[in-house]
Amino acid sequence: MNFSERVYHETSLIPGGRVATYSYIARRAGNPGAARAVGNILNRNPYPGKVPCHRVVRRDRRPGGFARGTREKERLLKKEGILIVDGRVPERFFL
DNA sequence: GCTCTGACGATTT
DNA sequence: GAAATCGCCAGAG
Repeated sequence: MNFSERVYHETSLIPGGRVATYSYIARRAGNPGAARAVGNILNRNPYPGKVPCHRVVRRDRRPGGFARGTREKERLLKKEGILIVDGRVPERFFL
């Protein structure tokens, strides 16, 4: 299993209504410090529908980017009950 | 193997 | 506190 496959796997484990950070996924995938690479990998998400890549946010709790726009990402999160206060995801929603 | 890119992160202006 | 700067890492070409 290469790094990117582990990233998709770990991301798929995030429960609904919860979020994780890029660095957290990088660490779980066995490569702490590869947060930036994780973002690039999720961007090309080959498993639409299977991998909830919108549940991965930045360490500073800001939403971060999204292939189809930050607005859409926020919409998806809100639909799961994850509110965004002042452009940030509250601490209680983190894994 | 080198260079460039970018859904990141921490530090410094 | 926003913007610039630097270090980081996997993919693509």
